Amino acid sequence: MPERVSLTPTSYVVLGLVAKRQPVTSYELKQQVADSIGYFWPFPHSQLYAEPLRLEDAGLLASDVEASGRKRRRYTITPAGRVVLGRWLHQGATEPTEIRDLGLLKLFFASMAPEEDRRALAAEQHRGHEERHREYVLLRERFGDGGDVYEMRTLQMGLLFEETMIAFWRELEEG
Amino acid sequence: MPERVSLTPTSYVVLGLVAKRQPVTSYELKQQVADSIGYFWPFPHSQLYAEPLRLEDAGLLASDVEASGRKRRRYTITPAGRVVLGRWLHQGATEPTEIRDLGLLKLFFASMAPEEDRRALAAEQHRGHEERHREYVLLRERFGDGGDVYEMRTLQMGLLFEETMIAFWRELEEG
DNA sequence: GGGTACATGTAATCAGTTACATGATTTA
DNA sequence: TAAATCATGTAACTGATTACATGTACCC
Repeated sequence: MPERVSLTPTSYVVLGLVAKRQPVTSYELKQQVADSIGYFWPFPHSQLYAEPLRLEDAGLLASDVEASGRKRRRYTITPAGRVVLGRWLHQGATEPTEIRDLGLLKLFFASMAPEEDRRALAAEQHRGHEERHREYVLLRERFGDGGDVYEMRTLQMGLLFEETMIAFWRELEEG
Repeated sequence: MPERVSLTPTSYVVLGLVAKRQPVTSYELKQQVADSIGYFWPFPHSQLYAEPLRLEDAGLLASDVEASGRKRRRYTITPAGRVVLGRWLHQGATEPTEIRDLGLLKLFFASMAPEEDRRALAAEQHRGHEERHREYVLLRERFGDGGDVYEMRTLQMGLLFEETMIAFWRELEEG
């Protein structure tokens, strides 16, 4: 009998990834996350061991342990899990975006810092976002064709975001 | 003697806001947050009661209790607090941006949803970001002149971000 | 004078983080 | 064969969230 638990966004990340790549181990999930949603929604790999257990408790995932050498646990989604995932995808997402960015936070308080700190901040952020942009370009090349269309869309959003940030910080750096 | 504690971004938000608006109460902090960094970096108001206490323990804030009616606690920053804040502003911020957005997360998994859910998602996100954009425009009008230049810069970043998102979701909606 | 919204806080819980630990493979 | 590095987890802690609770001011 599925327990009633409240699922966090992380829960849905796990649920969704299992649905797409099942059967998977926690370690494989970690890799999947590392070059996809981990860029937007990072969390430590320990979550990828704890969270599937919770989901299994809730009856949304099932697992079996490998017989051979390493007894890794491979997860699959249950029918109940599919229902919950489908319902989540169907529901609206009204919570506004959170942009957690230490650079922006420091900019917010930048009037309390000396001019040189501001310059350094802008320069560093500018560089950092160019670097991230480059990573996204590489991902696009790696997964560009054959990859899931909607995953690629989120990657495109990443690229657009980085371009916006690059322009923003460059202006601050020069202005 | 200041204890050595590890400070979270939330700690610095509090430290910085106290530095700028001191002496302040937790409730006033809540209001400040509500129409500034709270848009990027939200957290529940209970943090604005807990965190200043921690910072005071660490010797970075000081407080005195009002004598009159409500005995509210008003916080000020200590010299040690200024040092820590200044050091933080001086240091680099290399951690990449986190974009926590449920809409994007659902888009990532959208290939598992029916077409109509995708349409609905795009339409809703489009609307949501336009709404948020409008809020930012109002903020700019309200605080535009006389406001802190760098706070306004972060607001400008918010506007740019929303414009990017609006274009992105509109394309998905139509395409 | 009773309702409603604003103001102010505390307590319990838990997700998420940090740190540790160790087995298996590859490489030099 | 030693040393890295990859793979795979667990345990402890705590910041953050959720929920509760009460006081004060205003207004109809």
